[in-house]
Amino acid sequence: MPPARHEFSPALPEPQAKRERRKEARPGELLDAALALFVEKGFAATRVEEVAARAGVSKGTLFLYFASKEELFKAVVRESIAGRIKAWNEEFEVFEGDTPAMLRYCMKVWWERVGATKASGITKLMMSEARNFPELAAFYQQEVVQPGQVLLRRILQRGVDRGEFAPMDTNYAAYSMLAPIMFLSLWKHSLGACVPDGQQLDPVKFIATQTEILLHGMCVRQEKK
Amino acid sequence: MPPARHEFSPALPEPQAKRERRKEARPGELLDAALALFVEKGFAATRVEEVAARAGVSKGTLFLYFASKEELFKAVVRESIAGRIKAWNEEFEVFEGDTPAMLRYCMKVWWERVGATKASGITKLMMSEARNFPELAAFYQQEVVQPGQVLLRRILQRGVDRGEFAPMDTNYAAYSMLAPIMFLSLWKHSLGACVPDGQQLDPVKFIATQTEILLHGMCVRQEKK
Amino acid sequence: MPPARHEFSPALPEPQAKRERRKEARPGELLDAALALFVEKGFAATRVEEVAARAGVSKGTLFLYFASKEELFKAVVRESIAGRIKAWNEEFEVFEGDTPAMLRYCMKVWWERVGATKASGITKLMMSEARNFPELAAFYQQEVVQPGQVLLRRILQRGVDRGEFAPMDTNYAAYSMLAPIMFLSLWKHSLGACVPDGQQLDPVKFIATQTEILLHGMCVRQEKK
Amino acid sequence: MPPARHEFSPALPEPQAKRERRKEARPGELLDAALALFVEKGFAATRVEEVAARAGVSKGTLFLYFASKEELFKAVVRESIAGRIKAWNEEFEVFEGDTPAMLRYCMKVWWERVGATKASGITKLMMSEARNFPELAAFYQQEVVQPGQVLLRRILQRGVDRGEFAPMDTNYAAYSMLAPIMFLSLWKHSLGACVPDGQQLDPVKFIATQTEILLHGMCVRQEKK
DNA sequence: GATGAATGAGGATTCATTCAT
DNA sequence: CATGAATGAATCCTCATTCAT
Repeated sequence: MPPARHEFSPALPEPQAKRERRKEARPGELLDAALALFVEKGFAATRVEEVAARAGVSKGTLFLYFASKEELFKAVVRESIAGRIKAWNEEFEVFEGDTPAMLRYCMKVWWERVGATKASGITKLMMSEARNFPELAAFYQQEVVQPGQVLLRRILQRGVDRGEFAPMDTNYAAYSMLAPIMFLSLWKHSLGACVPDGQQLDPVKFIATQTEILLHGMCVRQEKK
Repeated sequence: MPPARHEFSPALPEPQAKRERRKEARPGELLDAALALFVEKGFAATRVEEVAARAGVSKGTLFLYFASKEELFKAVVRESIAGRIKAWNEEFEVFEGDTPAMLRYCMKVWWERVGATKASGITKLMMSEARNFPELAAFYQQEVVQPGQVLLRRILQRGVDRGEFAPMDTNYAAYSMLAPIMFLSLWKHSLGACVPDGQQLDPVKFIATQTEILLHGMCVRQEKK
Repeated sequence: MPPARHEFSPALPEPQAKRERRKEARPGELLDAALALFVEKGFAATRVEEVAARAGVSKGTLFLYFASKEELFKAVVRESIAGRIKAWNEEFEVFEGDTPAMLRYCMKVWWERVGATKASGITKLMMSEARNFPELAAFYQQEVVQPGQVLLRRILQRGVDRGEFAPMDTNYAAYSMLAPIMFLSLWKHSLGACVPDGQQLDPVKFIATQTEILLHGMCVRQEKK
Repeated sequence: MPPARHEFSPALPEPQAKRERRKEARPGELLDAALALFVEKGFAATRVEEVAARAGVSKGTLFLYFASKEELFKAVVRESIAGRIKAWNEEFEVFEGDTPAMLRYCMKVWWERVGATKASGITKLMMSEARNFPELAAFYQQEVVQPGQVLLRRILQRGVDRGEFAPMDTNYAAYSMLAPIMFLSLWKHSLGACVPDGQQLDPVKFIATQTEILLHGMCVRQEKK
């Protein structure tokens, strides 16, 4: 009979002293370790012992908090997602300024809050493991992709409504915003990690360039006449 | 010591008689089966026996052609790549017409020849397994990504040279072409395979939309006269 | 994915409860079991599972202590040898009495401490597997055969020096002492184990007879004039 | 249903031309190859494919002549033994000269006809595999060891009867003759094959030395008049 | 007869999971 | 709670044996 599972806020700043072994932080450390390793090696190729070792506990302890490797995996995905989207949505609810600025801000913020953090690994993880965990894939689709799409569509629609963007199929245009985001997440955790430093892609510049091209393509060009 | 088959019905005539002999065809069938399964489940989660079964042979036969599961994996990647890029390059060497048409053609052809075929799985495979097979990742980077980049940059540069496109950093712009391509490959083999049919993304339309947006963003505007 | 034990009686309390924990004792028990089986059946024909079963543990446990079957084999040989020779050498350093008595004692003691114990199996093992494990053979040659030879030569030389033995090539004479020892070790673990009890060779008597014949052959016979 | 097995004289000098594939020589070549490999690596560690390859035929062909690996093994042992002992016995039936000379001749001839040839490998093979093949061990015991013992005992008894040797337990004395012979066979195919050339034991000299020591030990001393 | 492709039982090894301490 | 020794199902791989050609 597995003990009750943790449930805690994802952005917890860990205020405690670092010296003593703090029990309540365990699940978080395990999730961090698991995320890193699952992203790096995939679910099947990651050994629970490695996860435990990286979290500084023994194998047995891991099973105290997670009933199985699979449950650990699900927790990793759920945990990294919970609540993020909602907070984000609210932020854009009250955005002031023109829509191109809004889109630029949206892309920039995505990079800063997701792309540049370990949360981006979840994207790679889902791409790699979706077929092996269809329920998780559905969950991810519902909790992350759909809301993200809705948010993007809303922004795009706002631009159209305000006469800033030409009319468009916002559904497909939203995918156009999503594509570079996902590409960057994937790249960073796959080939990007295997390429010599000199040839690296600068993500901030890539995001910026990509955003400008897209904006340039979508804007009505009143100013041009 | 000798394996006692059908212990209880020793004179059974074994109706299947599957022992066909097709040495030349085998490696190809195995590679196909392996590609499909590696793409679907990942390297570690795929059992060699499944690969063999899907290719219609026994476990032992697989090892007749590939020294190990890892060698099979490498062969899958190498085999799906060899020569493709070169032929493609040559095709564009002699392209006639304006550069936007060239880019549209390039994207369309990529979808038809790679994206829509099982070859697209290699992309997902590399994204998922690059960290576990760094040598393969380097090989893929060198043999596929680099040449693809070079080709795209050449096309973009042609547009700039001919006054069709505004000046740009062709390196980053090439990534902008790459992103939707990779996104589509990934999507198709991951979340896309887990989503109910109604919500599917139409790849041809996505490619077309994306291409137009990009072109719109890059073109110098003749109407701006 | 998790192994579903007792599918039909899930609440079975499993009365055996063998999960004892004796980390220190395990390697020794495994080495004993491995020695016995390797001697009896040879390295290749012995299954690790048999070794584990004879040591009263499961297959997995064996690999907790020995990285591979081969490492187990090496450990068996090394462990059975370490230190034996040195202690023996020292014993003869301080021997008092005439050399024929010394030789008789040497042979008798070899039988008691090696020949009659499971350590004699190592000799058979090395004879059988030397070609498959050249490094181990070299180790055995250096750590056992050479020192044994040196000890025997020293004893023989003492006899010659004290006028008890006729001058001789001590190197070859040492092999004459070695031959019956090895013969006995081999015999005991091979044909001797397959022969009906009535025809058994009495090892003590054989050693004694052989020693007397050798001594008789080597002694100068002052008393005979 | 296995085809009838071969049966041919062991010392066949192979008179045919070497060029054409001579069918009737096949079993012999396979037995030679099998003997060499079984002696070197042991039964379990030798692969039938290696045996076939060394004999210059395919794996399938081997099974045309021998129903199984085990049958091949038995044939190797039987074949190398058949008839040898009888011919030898007859030779000593008519020996003229004193018994010490007879023993010296016996040992020398053993080395030349067995010890120095590949037949000596059988001894090592039996020592290594006796426990795994008890029927073969019994066969070997009956066909080789017993007759050898009888022959040696007869020679020793002749010496005692003629007043050349002191009275003795001929049974144990016969083992004293056997021990160096078996030692040499074993040594040659095991540790002896793993030792640098400089440290080699000269078999002829070893046999001679050993014989003289034994004779010296057994002879009644005429000088004791 | 000879071949060698195909087979699949068997064995080494790994690793998620359990549980006594 | 935490540990890590123990377990054994699962998996890769080998190789004796079969059999269509």
